Amino acid sequence: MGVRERKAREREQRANGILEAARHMFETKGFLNTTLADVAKEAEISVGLIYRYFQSKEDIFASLALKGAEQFDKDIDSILKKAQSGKKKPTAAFVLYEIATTFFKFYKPYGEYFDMLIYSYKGLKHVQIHGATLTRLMSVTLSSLDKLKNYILISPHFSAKEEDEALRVVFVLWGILLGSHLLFDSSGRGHLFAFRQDEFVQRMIDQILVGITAVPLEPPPKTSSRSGTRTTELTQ
Amino acid sequence: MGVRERKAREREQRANGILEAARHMFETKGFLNTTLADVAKEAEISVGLIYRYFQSKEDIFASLALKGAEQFDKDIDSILKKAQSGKKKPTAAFVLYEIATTFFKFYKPYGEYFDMLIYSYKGLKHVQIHGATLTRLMSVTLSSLDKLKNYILISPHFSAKEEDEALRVVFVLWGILLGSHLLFDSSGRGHLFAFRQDEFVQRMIDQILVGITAVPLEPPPKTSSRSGTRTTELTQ
DNA sequence: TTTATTTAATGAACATCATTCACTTTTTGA
DNA sequence: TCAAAAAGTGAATGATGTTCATTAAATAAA
Repeated sequence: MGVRERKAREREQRANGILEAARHMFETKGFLNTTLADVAKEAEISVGLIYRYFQSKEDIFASLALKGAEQFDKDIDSILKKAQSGKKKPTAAFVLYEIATTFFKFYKPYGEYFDMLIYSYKGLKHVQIHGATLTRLMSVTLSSLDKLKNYILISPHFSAKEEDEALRVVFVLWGILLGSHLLFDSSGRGHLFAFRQDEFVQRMIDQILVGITAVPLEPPPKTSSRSGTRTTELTQ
Repeated sequence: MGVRERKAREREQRANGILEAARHMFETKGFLNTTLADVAKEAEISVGLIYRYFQSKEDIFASLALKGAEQFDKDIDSILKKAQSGKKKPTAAFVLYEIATTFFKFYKPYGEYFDMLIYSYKGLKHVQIHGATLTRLMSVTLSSLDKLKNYILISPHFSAKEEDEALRVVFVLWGILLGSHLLFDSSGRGHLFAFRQDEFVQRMIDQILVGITAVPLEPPPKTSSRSGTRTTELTQ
């Protein structure tokens, strides 16, 4: 009776072994430079067997991306829960910084995961990627973003009052994380110009929180801010 | 006498023809799905001839990225010059929105250029990419960022007073552009949830300018903001 | 225990390109 | 007119993702 269960477990273990082997190779040599022979050797199986578990090399990458996204989603979840449950609730800056840290910390071992996440719908062939994998990948990502959105709606630290507004804030944050990762990553050794990544991101978050415009020292004059569409005028 | 010049011109034209053919194919089928046979056919030459002009398929892509980055740099330049020369100087929001628009407008015809820009230093093999191409690619990109930095330093709209601060603002903006492009692009048809990209970006810029924290209605209480490192406290 | 059936696993064969190169055609300068 | 150089060709090469005929192992049935 337990046979079916054991088989399923073994099957999953094998799939996971392939994934971890692939991750190791992708991290070491990069996706394009890694051959399936490399992966097979690392996983100590034959090349052909890989195809009983994954539809293609890209399918492996997509599965890795999914695995990464799922872990990230869990991390986000626990950060936000912690942020809302304690007595002494952390400030927005602190929470955001924790999320950013998770994002980057997470990025390292998971190598090209997020690149894949980003790329999964265009740069790659994505013929022959298991359909459910791509669907879940997107769905898990959106789930993380949704959690962030809800936190922003609830937290008194943010000015966003409605869904769209909060979602926009989430995308601002998300965009900054993506963007600064890409910037730092592509610049080679993890530091861009004079900045260290962690310090840079922290300051960036602070800056986003308070805005980048010159803050008037005295209360701003009554401007006839046009109904909702713009918060700033187009000419001075 | 004009022979050498004509030859040089013809050579450049041929190289350009290959680039444009490659762009067309990359945009249509994606980088990985495009074969050099496709490119050769589109350019109406033989496969072998491509290699007299480019070192590899990836070198072609890098050259396209460079071409794109150069055009973008010019655009940034003219936007910023215009912003500083007129009598009625546009607001920061307007300038930033123009830059964002250029970024996205630009992105469309140039297809995967920025993806390549992003990817050029890691995902791809980038063995066999002409060294000068990569160097210039990075250099042109940094040049654009530097111009933006200078504008932010000079413009009275921004609070940034020193180099590092201004550079950070630039990266915030850059990150947002990269990030929101990736978000919108990967979501398929250029609209994410209920948002249209142009409207979304415009609002996003407004938001970054004023900050995403709840703005206190009365002047904030005197907080002992610790010297410079943080603008927000970690616990409330 | 023995046999049949399903599943796991192999690795050589295949197909698809990126890349190379021996060769042909065209252009150039004398 | 002609030799040297440059431009151009496309078949051959090599690397690698993918397939498949075949073998080995595990399970269920007898």
